[in-house]
Amino acid sequence: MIELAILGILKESNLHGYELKKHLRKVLGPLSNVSFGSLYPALARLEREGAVTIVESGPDAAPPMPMTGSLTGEAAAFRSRRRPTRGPRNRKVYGITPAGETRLVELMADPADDERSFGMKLAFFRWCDRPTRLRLLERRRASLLDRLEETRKAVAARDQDDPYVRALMEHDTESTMNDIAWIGRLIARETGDEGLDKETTGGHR
Amino acid sequence: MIELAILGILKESNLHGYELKKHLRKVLGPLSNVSFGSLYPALARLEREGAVTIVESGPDAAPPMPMTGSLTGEAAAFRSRRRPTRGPRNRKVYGITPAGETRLVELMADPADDERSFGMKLAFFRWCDRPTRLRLLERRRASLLDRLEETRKAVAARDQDDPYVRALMEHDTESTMNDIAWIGRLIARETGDEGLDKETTGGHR
DNA sequence: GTCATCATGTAAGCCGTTACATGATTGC
DNA sequence: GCAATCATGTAACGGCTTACATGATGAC
Repeated sequence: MIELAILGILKESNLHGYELKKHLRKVLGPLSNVSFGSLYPALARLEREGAVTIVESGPDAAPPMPMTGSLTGEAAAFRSRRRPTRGPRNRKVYGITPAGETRLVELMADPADDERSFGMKLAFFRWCDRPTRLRLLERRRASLLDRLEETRKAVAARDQDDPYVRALMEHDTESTMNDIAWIGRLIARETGDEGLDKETTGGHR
Repeated sequence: MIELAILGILKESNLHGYELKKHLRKVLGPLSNVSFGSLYPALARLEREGAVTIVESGPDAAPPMPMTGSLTGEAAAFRSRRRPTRGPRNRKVYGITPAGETRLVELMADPADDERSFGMKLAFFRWCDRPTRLRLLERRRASLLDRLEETRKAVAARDQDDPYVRALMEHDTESTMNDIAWIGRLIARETGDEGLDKETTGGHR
């Protein structure tokens, strides 16, 4: 899980652990909030496995070839400053390797389907192709439908006289239906047309 | 967490582990799904601590004084059968003790506020008084408002050009607002009048 | 007699957390 | 020089899961 997050973020730009955590908060907002205590060991593990590699260490290491050409303008600008504001002696800037990209694809494909897993995958949807995206979306929809079904059965099954339990279940049903509708919209956008990948909504910002 | 669930269920009726798990599924539906591997150790722990006690073991032990008088009709009916359908040799039926009830109250009051914790507490709201319920509801609302705020900041903070990340955040905002409104309604019901405790909605089954 | 279900437990392991330890750099 | 923040890591522990082990009972 945390590995997916790390690789997904590093695929966009090279970062060191501390920065990574901040990006994680921003991109995955309420889904994540990893602690250093799990982040650093995970990075070490990924490095051992060859999924990431140290790309810059010490004050003036040069950035390597941008492996995917996918650096955002902002990240590129950041990196292009000669010395990132202050001398980073102990910083270890990590970058994703080809093996890491393979791993990322594998992690995206895995069947885990809970709120967190799905949200995280969705956040990195741009890194996979449309068939994969559709597969993930439909699997998620199926899970939600199952859940809906189960909750409905529980509500129907007498002996839920308790108003709080009832409120809980009704709210759960409602939320799940909302989620299903949302997934439906995402699927529609995905199958509809080109619209998403190269969105033409230059309007906001 | 699991202890709260166990005590909350046992407060309603005495059960053995296997039954307990089924009730857990039913009452907490999608929130829980504890496994035996954690349920049995938890029961043993609670017994050691004196929060629960074995109430019936072997084929024909008599049920003790119903400690709260709160046995539901169904459970009472079940228990009143001379021999519950078949000889339960190895069954250990647990009941909550006064110490356990104290512990339950403590667990309800604790500050954990995530989806699961809150849902679980809500499911056992009938076991606490109105002030406590209101405190929990308002704390939850405050957390949700924080979350909303944070997500909004993240959305506003440029560089979320990615349509998937954007979709994720917008959906999160929407869901959170729904949750807040729902909590609002629960609070209103709670402060409004007597309505909830002795609900007069005899309408549905 | 055999299979599904009921029923209880143990062991190993995963994934994460908190708390602790360390030290560099910058702003004041 | 001192505090705040940046930056990296280790150690201990927590809670839960899976897989394993065991055995009774009831249905057919």
